Amino acid sequence: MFSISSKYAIKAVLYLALYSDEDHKIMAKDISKSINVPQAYLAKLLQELSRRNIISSTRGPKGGFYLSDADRNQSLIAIVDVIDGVDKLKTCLLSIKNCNEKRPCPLHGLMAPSRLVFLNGLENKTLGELSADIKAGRSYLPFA
Amino acid sequence: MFSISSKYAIKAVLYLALYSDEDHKIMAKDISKSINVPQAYLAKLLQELSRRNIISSTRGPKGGFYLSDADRNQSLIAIVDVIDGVDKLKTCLLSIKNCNEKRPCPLHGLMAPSRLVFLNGLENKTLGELSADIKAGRSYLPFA
DNA sequence: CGAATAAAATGACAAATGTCATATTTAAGA
DNA sequence: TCTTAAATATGACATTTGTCATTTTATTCG
Repeated sequence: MFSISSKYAIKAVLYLALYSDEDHKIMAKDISKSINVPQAYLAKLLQELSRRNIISSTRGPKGGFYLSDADRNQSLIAIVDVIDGVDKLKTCLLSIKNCNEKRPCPLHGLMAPSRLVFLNGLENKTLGELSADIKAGRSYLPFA
Repeated sequence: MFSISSKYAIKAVLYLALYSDEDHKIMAKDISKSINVPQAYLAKLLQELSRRNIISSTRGPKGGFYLSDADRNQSLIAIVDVIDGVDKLKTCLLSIKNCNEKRPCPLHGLMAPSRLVFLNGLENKTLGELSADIKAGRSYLPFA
């Protein structure tokens, strides 16, 4: 479904959504410890996300990664797109080209409806909303 | 979602469901040509499926792979299980252990309902039914 | 300005997945 | 029973994905 990289990235960004802001930047090292993901690898992912403007960062002392208010309006699809490429989620299950409603592959009917629901969720729910869910106890992001 | 291997395997088995039976066995080489999948690689997959009794085969002249009537009552989940392991489809999206309805991860609500529908389809629809769909023009398995 | 700190960039290494070639075993038919 | 045709077994190789270490660049603060 998602690659390991995407999973790490999502966890890290949700962590940032929960605990960081402009005035509370967090070092890659600390995030990696908290969410239990290899340090150097996470750093690479966060750098890529920062470069693509999904998250924010500043270098030097007192620096680190954080989410700006604008960042919080992004959705998870943005993260997955940067790391895995969004096509992976949208292409035919059997990788048959021109698979569509008119000419569905044998698995199309099984998957298409549920996938649509899922993709809409990924696209529409913002990072801010997701972290609000966690803060309100509607969902849980355990760090192990 | 599925690995490339699983995709190849599914296509090949559907091909067998369409064109083979006890009296019309098909060589790996011919299947690979028809569904456009590397020969030696496909052979390996088919051997594994045969060894695990998902499909049938006989060696020697006039030999090849085929589906018995019993094989036709299997579902796709059996194939995916042999190739990828079924857990890949069932574990939490973020690989969080103990993610469940009571203590859902942030993505759980987004995915769980649609996944259930999908898994049921994979489990309940038999190979026979799938090939009947294709024969009736309700779905399409193009060979490119 | 200069020292310290942290991200960014680069590249080497490891593991998993996918691909291919060769040798072995089994079955059919003359 | 011998030859031939096919699956089966084994292992080498390639590519992708994930992991780690080192160096470079930018920023803060004394």
